[in-house]
Amino acid sequence: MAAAAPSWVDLTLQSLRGEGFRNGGARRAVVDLLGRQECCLTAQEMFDRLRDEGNPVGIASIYRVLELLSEKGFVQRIEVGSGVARYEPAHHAGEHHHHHLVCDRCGKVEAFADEELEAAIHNVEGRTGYRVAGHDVVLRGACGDCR
Amino acid sequence: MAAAAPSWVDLTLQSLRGEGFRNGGARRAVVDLLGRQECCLTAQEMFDRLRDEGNPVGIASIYRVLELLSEKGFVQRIEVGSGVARYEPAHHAGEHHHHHLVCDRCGKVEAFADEELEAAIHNVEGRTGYRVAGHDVVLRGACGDCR
DNA sequence: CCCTAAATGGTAGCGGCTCTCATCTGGCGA
DNA sequence: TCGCCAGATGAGAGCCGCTACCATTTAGGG
Repeated sequence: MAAAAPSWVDLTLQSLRGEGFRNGGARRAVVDLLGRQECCLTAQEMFDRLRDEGNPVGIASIYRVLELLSEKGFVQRIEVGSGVARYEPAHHAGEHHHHHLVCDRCGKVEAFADEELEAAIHNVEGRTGYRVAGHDVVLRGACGDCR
Repeated sequence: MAAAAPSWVDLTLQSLRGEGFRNGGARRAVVDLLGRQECCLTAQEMFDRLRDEGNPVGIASIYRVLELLSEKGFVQRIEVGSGVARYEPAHHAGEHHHHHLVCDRCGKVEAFADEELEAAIHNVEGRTGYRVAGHDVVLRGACGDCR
């Protein structure tokens, strides 16, 4: 990856543009917000965050944008057990690829990454008969504060 | 498994009995149904199935039973991305331990198991700072029928 | 057999998400 | 640069999974 590697935000917007999608304010706002995020956000969190930033976006638009991004593989949709979906940028190159630790008690979500785990998953994928598009690993338990 | 090993159904009901819980018809029906299942079910599927079998159980009772079983570790709650929770018996001994393949297109859920993957996850667990109670792995993609 | 607390089930309510539709606008053609 | 219009947006109604509530039933010890 050269020095001029485009950011995830730019890459995403440009790719969509290239597929004939227009570049409205709502989509740009959501993509930009996701690009500034280090871990996953819920749709409601995005709604609140954008409103606080003085750039309100309809909740319907947020879901619409997330659906498109998810379908195109730019974001990863994650469900960690509370019945609420979370979303985060999908970094294909493995660069920021990670999984999640969820506290059963307080609901906190943290990230972790592990090479060995990725390798094991990759090995499994080939044997499934599926064309595997992605994977999630969620570890559940009590976090340091709650145990 | 020795000949006298109690089934998951018996073990579950007996354990709850031992903790002072009574043994009502709804709980017995749900545990029995889960015990006959090879993979995960949604609450609604259980409701319909029990009704069809002539043993109707209130949807509220089903959720209550599942919450108790889940809390006590007898069932595993799984979310595979459609916003609906699924439940299946938890086989602690690793015996029937498995994870899930979900078809993005048709929603089909299948099971798979892999030793190497389990080992990798186990290694990660120790480094998290969490007291890890369980884990889920979900592979998403297109199944043989849909690809 | 009785009594009481646990269990049950119908239903209202809540919240996340989706659908619908009227309005707005990015960006291309003229 | 201007006008057009398909794609994009947002408000709100509606849907559905799930939970809360409460009146009724029942398991099972005494």
